[in-house]
Amino acid sequence: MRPTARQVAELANVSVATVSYVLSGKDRPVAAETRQRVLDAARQLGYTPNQAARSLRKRRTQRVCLVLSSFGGVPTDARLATDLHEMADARGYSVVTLSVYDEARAQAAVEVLRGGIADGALIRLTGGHLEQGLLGGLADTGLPMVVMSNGSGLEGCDVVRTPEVEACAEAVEHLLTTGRRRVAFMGQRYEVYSDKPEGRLLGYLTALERNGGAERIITGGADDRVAAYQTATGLLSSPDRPDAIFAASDRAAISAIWAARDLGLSVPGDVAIVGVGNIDEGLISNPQLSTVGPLRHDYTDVVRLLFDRLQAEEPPPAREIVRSWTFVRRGSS
Amino acid sequence: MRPTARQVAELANVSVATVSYVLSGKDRPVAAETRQRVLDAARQLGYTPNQAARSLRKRRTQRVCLVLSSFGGVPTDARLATDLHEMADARGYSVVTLSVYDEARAQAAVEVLRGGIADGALIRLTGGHLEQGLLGGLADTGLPMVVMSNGSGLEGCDVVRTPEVEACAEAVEHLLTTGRRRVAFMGQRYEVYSDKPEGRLLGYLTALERNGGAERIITGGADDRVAAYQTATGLLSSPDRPDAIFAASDRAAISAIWAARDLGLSVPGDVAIVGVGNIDEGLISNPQLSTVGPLRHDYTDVVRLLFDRLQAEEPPPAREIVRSWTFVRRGSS
DNA sequence: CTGTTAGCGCGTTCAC
DNA sequence: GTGAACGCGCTAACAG
Repeated sequence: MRPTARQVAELANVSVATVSYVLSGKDRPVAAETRQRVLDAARQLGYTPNQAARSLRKRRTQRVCLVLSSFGGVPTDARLATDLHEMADARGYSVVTLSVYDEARAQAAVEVLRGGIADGALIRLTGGHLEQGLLGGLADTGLPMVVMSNGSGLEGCDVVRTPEVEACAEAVEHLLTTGRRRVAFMGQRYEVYSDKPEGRLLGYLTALERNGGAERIITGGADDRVAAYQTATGLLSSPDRPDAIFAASDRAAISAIWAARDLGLSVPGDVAIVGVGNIDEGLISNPQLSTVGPLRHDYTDVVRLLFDRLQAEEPPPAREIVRSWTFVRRGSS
Repeated sequence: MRPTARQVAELANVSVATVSYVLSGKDRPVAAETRQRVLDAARQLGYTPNQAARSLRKRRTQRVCLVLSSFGGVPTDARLATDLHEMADARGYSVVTLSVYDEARAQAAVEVLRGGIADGALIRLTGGHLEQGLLGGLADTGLPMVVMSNGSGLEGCDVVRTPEVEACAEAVEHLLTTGRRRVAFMGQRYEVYSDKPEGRLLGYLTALERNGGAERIITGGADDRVAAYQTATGLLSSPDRPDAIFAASDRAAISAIWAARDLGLSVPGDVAIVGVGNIDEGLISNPQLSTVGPLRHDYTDVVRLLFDRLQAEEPPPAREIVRSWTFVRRGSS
């Protein structure tokens, strides 16, 4: 059985109140000798306060929740997690992560968050319907949330946006204005099979539109590296193969470079390739990967949004941050 | 303010006990009409039971905790997470994840787990000292744990091991017996800078030993793709370059393939390359990657260990599973 | 079939 | 400086 404050108190010959005061580091004065007895007793018993009881009483968990789509490991998620952990540490919060990669997980996450697992949440999901499911289920809770998303209907929480559509359009326009005539889009499932184009696909379509409506070539396959390789191989083996591929992720774009090279095609000579995300790996591909995304992966501003809200006296009004995205032209285009 | 069971009770004109019985799905008989009133009231107020109060009272959280080193995204972690979530769902548990990528996070995880966030934990860390810190801090709690590790001192919890050393030795021996004379080892920081060789490094050393003590060439750089590329470039640019590289991860091995090709070296002609992990990406590299690891990524047996322990009447004795690893020779060696 | 009651472990008044 | 007593929101035992 886990030791309780009562047991510590008995062992130290004090009351539970004194144990609480000593261990929660309040400024209430406690005699040095008493304090030491309590500390010794706690150590001896291996006592750690029960967080459920503590949060029930204090009506705060001192925890924040990070909600991510997957452990598939986009570097953005990793950096975001690091920045969150760091600031949480500094402000005396713990971090727990919820992984939401499908509808069932979105429902589960709603339950857990409604159940009060944390005082606030930082949410970054890829896949519009997952986000809708989650935020819809949380709308009436007033839980402090920061959402990284370009979606709509995000009232009541802080929102962090990127100029994704415009930046992708710029990248595709670059391809078109440097002489590419058949630009293919390789997207993620949720984009390609959505009823209304958004995000990266919308950027692609916008660019085609602006440039006199070049042919639309739209495929999936950007969800993982193997699928991307296979998709790119298919595209590039066709007799009327594209002369450029705009991939919805850098990982997919790098797979496409491999596919092209394995088919004996030169990049960017025969086919130009551009990705999204600006991950470090793009610097070691051959040729180096052209991409669009943030220049620096620093999310302290995002994270600060959450903690400022948590620690404010008055709930601040919903804020919005727009991060900057840049087209980075390298060797692959 | 979040609605409480009391408010639901008042709205439905029943007692809080009835609310509890209706919503927690106990078999206590409740009149259909009463039940409906409670359900309506709960829905109307947007009531979700406070998990802190519930676990305090039930002395169970109905949660399990997944502890991982990072979101860097080894596919193994992703599959493990999927299998855990699935079985948790089926058995009525939630899953929260703790991310332990450094010493501070290990300490934080100890606090959180000691604080009682979950009824059990599934732990898979890379980095011996992190694991020691975590398990040491949890040793006296009796928390049900399943640990995926080849370390020692893991009494009291279920352990899942791999024949890592022997399998890696086999891979390196394969290189030596196919005529390679200078086999380099590219490892992760925690292996290379450890005082006592273990794991993949130990496998490498064992193979050298067995084959008459070929020269040891040991570098770091396997922690991320860019570092691996740079390290491999350095190794392979040297006048007495190795004619084989055994990398501690498939991702690093693939970076090494790129590095070799960018230097105009043929793989496996000039340099053979072997990785660890058997990730899918090895099938689309050129040449395909030789590797050592599990043939199937299925972790239901691991996950079952945890839930069986959680749901058993009597705590079962500590179990041990040894998963099989195989050397898979492909084109790169 | 339903209501009343007594804690779960802790933090916080209020007395002393 | 310290202890006793109350209640956070909920479930489980016991009455009725």
